[in-house]
Amino acid sequence: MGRPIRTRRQATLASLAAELGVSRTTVSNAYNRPDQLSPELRRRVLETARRLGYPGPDPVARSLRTRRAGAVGLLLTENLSYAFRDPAAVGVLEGLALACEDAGVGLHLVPASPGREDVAAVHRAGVDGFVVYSVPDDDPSLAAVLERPVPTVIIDQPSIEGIDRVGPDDAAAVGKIAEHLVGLGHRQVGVICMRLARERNDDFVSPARQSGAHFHVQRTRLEALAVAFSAAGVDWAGVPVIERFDHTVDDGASAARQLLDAYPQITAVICTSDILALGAMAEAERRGLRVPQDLTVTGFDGIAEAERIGLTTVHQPVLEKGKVAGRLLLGSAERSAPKVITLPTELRVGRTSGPPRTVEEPWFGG
Amino acid sequence: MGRPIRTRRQATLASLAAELGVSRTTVSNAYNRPDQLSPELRRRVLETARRLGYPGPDPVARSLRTRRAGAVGLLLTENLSYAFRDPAAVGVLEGLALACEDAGVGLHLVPASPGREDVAAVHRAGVDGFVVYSVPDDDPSLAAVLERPVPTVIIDQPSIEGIDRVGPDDAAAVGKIAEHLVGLGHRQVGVICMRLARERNDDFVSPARQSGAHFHVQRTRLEALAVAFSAAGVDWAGVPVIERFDHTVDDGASAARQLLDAYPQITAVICTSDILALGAMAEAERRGLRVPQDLTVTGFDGIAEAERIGLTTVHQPVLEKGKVAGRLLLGSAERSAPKVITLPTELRVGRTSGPPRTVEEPWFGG
DNA sequence: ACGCTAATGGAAACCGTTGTCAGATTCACC
DNA sequence: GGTGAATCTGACAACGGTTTCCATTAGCGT
Repeated sequence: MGRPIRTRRQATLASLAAELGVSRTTVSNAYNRPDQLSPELRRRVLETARRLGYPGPDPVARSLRTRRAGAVGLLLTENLSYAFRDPAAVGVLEGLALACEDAGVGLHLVPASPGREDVAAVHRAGVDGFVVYSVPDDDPSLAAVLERPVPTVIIDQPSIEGIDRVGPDDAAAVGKIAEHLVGLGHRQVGVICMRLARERNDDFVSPARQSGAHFHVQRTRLEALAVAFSAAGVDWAGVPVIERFDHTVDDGASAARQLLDAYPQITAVICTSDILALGAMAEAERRGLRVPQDLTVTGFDGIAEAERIGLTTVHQPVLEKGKVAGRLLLGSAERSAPKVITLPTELRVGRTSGPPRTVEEPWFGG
Repeated sequence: MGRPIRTRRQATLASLAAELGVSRTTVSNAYNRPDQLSPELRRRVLETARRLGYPGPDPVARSLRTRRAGAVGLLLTENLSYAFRDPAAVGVLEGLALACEDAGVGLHLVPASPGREDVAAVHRAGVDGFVVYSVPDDDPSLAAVLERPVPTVIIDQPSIEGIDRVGPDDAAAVGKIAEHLVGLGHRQVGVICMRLARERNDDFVSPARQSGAHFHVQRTRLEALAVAFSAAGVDWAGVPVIERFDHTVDDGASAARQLLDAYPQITAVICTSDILALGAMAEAERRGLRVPQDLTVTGFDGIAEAERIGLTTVHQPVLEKGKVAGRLLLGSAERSAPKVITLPTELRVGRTSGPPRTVEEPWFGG
């Protein structure tokens, strides 16, 4: 792999000790407990180490003995491009990384391969705990994590007995959006959502698929929308919901196109993520629809770019989410009852939502 | 940490073997070499494992024995928020993660703590190799990585003897931007760049700091700009260069403000990243300057948002950068000469660059 | 000179696996 | 029934450290 060939067998703590004529204990102490040996000897040990090219105690061997890996594992959705393309997910990652950094432990991204049901990676990860973020609830890797005898925290996942959990008050957040739209007068709405299951479906969503969604966040949001709009007298069964497997602006745009082609009477497009909403905005522009005069568009998450363009959305503290999860995992080993932490969300009304356009039909016509 | 208290000592491969009345080898084989024992026995082993709550072979012990950790380490700049806030950096991360996933190995983010010179994290990381991305060349963690007896690949770093390296043809890329601007007629330009060293400086940059910059990419870009503009007859010493330690849109805006306040005659603001350029755009708008009629703004990297708004920038294949680095590290163990891979860049002329505004002074006045 | 204490270094057990290799068992077939 | 092949199994030696006692020595007061 492009490194100079190792000339001879790597030096080990034992060989170094032999070279020096001291015991392994002493060499180990030179590295880990400087106060346990004289400075003079320590200096000699370290210098000889340098001379022999000994890189210090082997991390794996050390981990085995101390029973601490110095890392936490992160299990993400099986599709990495989702995780990295969504600023909200990146925010969570950043928060988690910050918490890890504070604690001086590494963050181990577990390769949960999409195709093959390769749970081995979970078993192979030498970590002191796991954070599970937004994986489908029927993901075999998740099951594998739960089998490991290490503490675990889940983010944006359905509750699991005995497992710490952190997540936003999704239902309440969605309620705010729904109220906002209902209050503005919208009755003809359409929804664009992210993938609901591991099987691809880039099309309208059947009620069955909706209620059986394996991605907790998406399901929660849809359910809350259904509740809120039903309460406002809108027949939810008549509301078109369209799904996109991939999570890009372009997919949001194509979804909006499909949605508006089929349901031109819609006055508001509700997107379950800001990324999708950005796509919907692009499609609106392409069609010559003015936002919000002709069409209202709302998002979810409150990413920076959304804020920049004044998207009406629900902001959730993504950085906090990751940070809190990390702290929960790494925090004092108080083995009290499992904690559930709910993070606040906030409706941010921007420039992309307004009253519905005046319909062509008379008001009593609907 | 919120997990049910472990009732008794964890089961080990040995205790499982004892329970079953077989040897440890047999149990090990049940997990790792199914063909080495009868299906019946294997079934019995696995079932007993489940009954005893044995989670499978301990990953750390296995790593020690097999000498493979199944993970590669990633050393990032000491400032995580930079790494995660910059879409270009995230792209690299994603590419690397993809390569790791393909190979079925984990990606271990090393916590290179900013304040304390805590090199220990590098020593503690149980990994089979390292990728180093955009850290200052005097970073102690980098030195620590190079001491580890594992293969290493560096991205966007100055060359190191015997180490694989991948990076864009930065100098050429910058040349294209400079040519573009010179060709348009710009002679009064200003530069906004990212941090040049580990010490904070949110101000104009002295020539000494410029040439002594510890961040390779930034230094390369500045140097190339100097060469290109000098060649066009512009006195580089007279070109204001302003630096921002943090890498956010807001910082880009504040830098642009400071720059334009001090040098109102400037007709083009060259930013060494798209994020900073977005900030410069915002500041231009705030001032009522039309882009590009009143002011030209250029970026670097070619992030998605830049493309969306039509920023003139240089696109580099960030995803590829990470992917290639990963493949280099994980690729066939051909211990040939260290490889250096240069990735292509491409000038993308957008809607933010145009000829300089007509000056108030007559043309012979400058 | 003696005994006590503190400082320093060492012996040995242990962490939980995997891999090699030889021995044991089974089995088909002559 | 004997024989060789095929299939399993088990003993043992690593892998490279850390840690808990122990033993030794040095320092020091009396």
